[in-house]
Amino acid sequence: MQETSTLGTKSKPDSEPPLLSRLRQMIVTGAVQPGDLLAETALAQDFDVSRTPIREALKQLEREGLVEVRARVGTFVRKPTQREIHEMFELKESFEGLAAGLLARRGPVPELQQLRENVARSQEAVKNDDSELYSHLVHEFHSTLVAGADNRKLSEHYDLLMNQLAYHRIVSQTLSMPGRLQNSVKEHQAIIDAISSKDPLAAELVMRRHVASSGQSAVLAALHADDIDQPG
Amino acid sequence: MQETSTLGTKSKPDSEPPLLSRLRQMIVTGAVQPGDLLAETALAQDFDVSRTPIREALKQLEREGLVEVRARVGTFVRKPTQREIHEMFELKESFEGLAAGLLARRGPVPELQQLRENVARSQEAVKNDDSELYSHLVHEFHSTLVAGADNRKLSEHYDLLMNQLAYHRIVSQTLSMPGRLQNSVKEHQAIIDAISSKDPLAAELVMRRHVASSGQSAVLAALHADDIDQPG
DNA sequence: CTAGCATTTCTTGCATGCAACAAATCAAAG
DNA sequence: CTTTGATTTGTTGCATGCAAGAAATGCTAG
Repeated sequence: MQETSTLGTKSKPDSEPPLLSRLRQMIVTGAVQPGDLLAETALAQDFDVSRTPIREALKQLEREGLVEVRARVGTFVRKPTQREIHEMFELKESFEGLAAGLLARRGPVPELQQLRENVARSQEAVKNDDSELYSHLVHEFHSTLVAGADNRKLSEHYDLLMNQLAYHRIVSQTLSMPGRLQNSVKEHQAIIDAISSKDPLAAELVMRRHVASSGQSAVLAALHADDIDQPG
Repeated sequence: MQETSTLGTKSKPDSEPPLLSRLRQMIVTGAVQPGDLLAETALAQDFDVSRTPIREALKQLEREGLVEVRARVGTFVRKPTQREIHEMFELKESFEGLAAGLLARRGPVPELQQLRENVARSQEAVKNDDSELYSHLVHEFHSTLVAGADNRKLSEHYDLLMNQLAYHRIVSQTLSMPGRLQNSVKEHQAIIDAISSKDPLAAELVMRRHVASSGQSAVLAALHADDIDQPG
């Protein structure tokens, strides 16, 4: 898998250090697993720089909640606790609800057409039982919606949250739950309808219900995944 | 002014580097003003350490949006744009609305008594026309409410936001608007009532309306302050 | 075989030196 | 006086060396 960039939530085009981006990608894509050691010296050799810039990037990632730096022991990829996942889905619901409401309040919404096309392609993906494509489209739908809210601070907080939710293993597995795919597409359509109707309250409400239900599935999926990963 | 800690939003007792906290305090309390240069060498001498830990702290503050590091030029205290202030108040409304709803959902809420006492003291402050005390109590009310939501991730995002909103000059000035003090106390009481009634929807709604109205005042106040600061 | 202890190894924390570059300063020409 | 240019000053970016400490390892005694 060479190009993992298609899934990355960027929205930060203003000169972020390349090292930071690459390290973050390694974590959110699962190229390095929770518990793995990210030693400064080793990374410095891999990226052909000194320890200093590596160290700065790792400290940033610590602040983003993606790694844990234990003094004089090592820097490790972090795995969110069950409680944190629950908390983050509460936040996700709030963020995306806010975004939907803001979208419904905006005058012209160029992103609406993009969302409509997304739903159309999602229906195709469901019909073809292509869960991988569908997973990608779901991410794109939510990402487009938040970006369309036209609130950069919201986008920053949202990106922070989603990176920590480790998109892949937690969100992806959610969708394979039987029956949720069809419902999910219908809900996406309902969200678009509410936004088109310029009804902020309805848009927010529908969006939040949608996130809440998918969140429950996701938390359950994460719980189940834990049973497999760590029987303790 | 020795102890500025009474106003600091902590909620991060887990060993944050002291340097980072002190530098952050200097910014949010206004000890250093927007536009001021924070040179690594000078700070290193002030705090009697080398440039390295200073540098790490400044990079963190850059990520928190409090400073801007311009390569090979200098690190400067940042001032949020008008647009960012508007965006952040939209987020604040969402955060505190979420918190109020979560509080109303909780079983026992130990913080309720604390909030009631806060309102009582706020009434006293209004009666005595002590706007400084009142300003402090308002901050405490909102801070206590968010903390009571029992969602650490929410608290983290909230702290990030509030630090960037530069509590003092933006929020403080808001309250001196004539007539808002009495209204504000009534609204705080209404929020407590909704939470006590275990009515999450009402709690969130009242909270959001409260934040929204205070936000409008705050944005106007910031705009006015800009007229004074920079006529350009 | 086990338990305890010394040692070795590996990691981050911090200090410091130098390079790269931007911006301010100052001098000289018109 | 203004403008243009060279020079000086100041700043961050990065590499590297050493210290402090934690944890793994191996050795020794029982």
